Amino acid sequence: MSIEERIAAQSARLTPTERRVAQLVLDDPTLLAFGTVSDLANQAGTSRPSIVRFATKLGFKGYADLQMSVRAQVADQLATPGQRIRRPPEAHTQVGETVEQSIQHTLATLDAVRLAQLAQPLIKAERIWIFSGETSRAGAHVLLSGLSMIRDGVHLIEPHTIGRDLSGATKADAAVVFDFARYRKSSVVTAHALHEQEVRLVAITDSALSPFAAIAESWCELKVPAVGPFDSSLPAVLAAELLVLEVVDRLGDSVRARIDRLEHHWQQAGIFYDGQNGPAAPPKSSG
Amino acid sequence: MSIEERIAAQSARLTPTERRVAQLVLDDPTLLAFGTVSDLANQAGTSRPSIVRFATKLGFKGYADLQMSVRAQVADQLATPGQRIRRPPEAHTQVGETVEQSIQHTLATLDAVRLAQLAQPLIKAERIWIFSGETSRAGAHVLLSGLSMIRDGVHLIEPHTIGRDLSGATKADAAVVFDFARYRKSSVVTAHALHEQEVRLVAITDSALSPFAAIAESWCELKVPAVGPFDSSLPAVLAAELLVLEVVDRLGDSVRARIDRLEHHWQQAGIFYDGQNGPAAPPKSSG
DNA sequence: CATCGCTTGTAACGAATCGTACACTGTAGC
DNA sequence: GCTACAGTGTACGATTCGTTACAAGCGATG
Repeated sequence: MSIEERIAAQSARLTPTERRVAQLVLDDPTLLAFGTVSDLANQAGTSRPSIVRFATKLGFKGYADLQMSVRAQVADQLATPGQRIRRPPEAHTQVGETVEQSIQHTLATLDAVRLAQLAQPLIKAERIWIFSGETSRAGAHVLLSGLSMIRDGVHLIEPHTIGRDLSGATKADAAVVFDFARYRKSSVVTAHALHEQEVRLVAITDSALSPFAAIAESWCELKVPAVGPFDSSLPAVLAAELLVLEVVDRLGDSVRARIDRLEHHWQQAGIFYDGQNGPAAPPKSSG
Repeated sequence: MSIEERIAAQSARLTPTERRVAQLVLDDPTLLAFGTVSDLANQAGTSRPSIVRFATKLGFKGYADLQMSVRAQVADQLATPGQRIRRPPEAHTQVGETVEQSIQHTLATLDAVRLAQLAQPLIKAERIWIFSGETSRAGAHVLLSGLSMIRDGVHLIEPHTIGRDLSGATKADAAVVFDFARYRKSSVVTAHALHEQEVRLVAITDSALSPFAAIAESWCELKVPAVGPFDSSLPAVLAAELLVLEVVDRLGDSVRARIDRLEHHWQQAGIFYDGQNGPAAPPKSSG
């Protein structure tokens, strides 16, 4: 029951001064949330006990009880994400909606069954080759980074290493391609070359009409929204992360052990910044 | 100046206990608005004087002064009516829910005002330096890719090129760092080096206590969710895309012309695959 | 080993808190 | 004019508040 409701319920039984107090707190809820008994008494032109009596009349044990209730009430309103007022700049909210829809669509598409299909070729692959188009490069990097932490033999095919990489691929390997319309010619060529070498192909693309869907062992269809003049990388990145997660779950405990070893190595190598000592002392110029 | 900004500014000079207090109040601003010195001391597992010292270190006359400031800050938010933002209260276990909340939080944090602040140093910068930690590398790549398409002089600082890149940075340049806890030592060192050379720094990080927030001209705080054993790259990527969009809007029509030229070049160079159907039919030469 | 500096908790103090007992006011009824 | 009573302000006590002074702990320095 909110404060307003309590006041309304007792409104008929309120004395004149209590009525002034009621009007005051209805006008400015901040007074109840932050103010003291003395503050309210001053503002209402009355004495402190009248404030306390007002609180008890509303059904509270005292003013402290009332204030606690009000604070809990406003704390909920303050709990909005980021504690920031959402401004409606029309263009940006449009982008926001588009992005959110895209994420939801990606999550809906990559359900458990689909993820299992996509991850299947990667489980026992001797090596994993990753390549991508332009806007989907972020997804390829995320997949490379994630898979590299949980297994060996993960390679990113860059334009200038295509020849060398492809010559080593065998049918024991698997490949993952990220590419959306408009598809990059080099990606298509690479996919076909791998296909001819009987490399199992997983495609993260945007249509059944995609040149990759035809030759991929498993593939998925994502919607890529536009953020300004460019295509968003979010669906590809999300797909890559879900794919890594799926592979982690399939490989089981051996992965955890590997991650622990990696973590230990990082600690010993001092890769990370430990907040205490770092910048407190004026940093010497590094070099 | 908000509390978060004050904490960020002093973050390097905070003692371990004060850091715990800072983390506490950043997680739940309600504590500062409503709580007493004793409350904070209990929750932070410390003594009352440490709370007072924390307040003075932030530049306030005492805790009472700090609390007044916070209350004035939240009073503004409470004054705006009709702020009912639906938020899913539970189901944190699902990865999908976590991801969606993360996206929503990122969008809410990066409102128009914040984006403008973040983009400001990039508009007229002579050169732009981008660097990042491990899990946030995808965001750095997206920003690099996006900004490179709309302007010149955008560089990604890689670990093996730090020395060479830093020697050329001047105060006419700007830098963008993507890094989240645990912060990479090399990122922190790079940031300080750039700071000493008076390079304007924009930080995409995860806390006011981040070592970058203290020295950045503008920064934002993103929540990074965990997807399996690894941290998600989605917030960083989304932030990068929004940042690119903001810069595009600021630079205006000149960017459109540049993009058109780039597009034309791509077409002529035959970067893209223009096959109508699947790969079975050999690609046709259609302009 | 002595010493310094920094950090942090303990102790104490004055001010302010809320709650309640008590006294004053004004009005209605007899 | 006296009483009864609801309404209100004054006064006091117990508690808790925020703040300051002081000392113990602890690592670094010489």
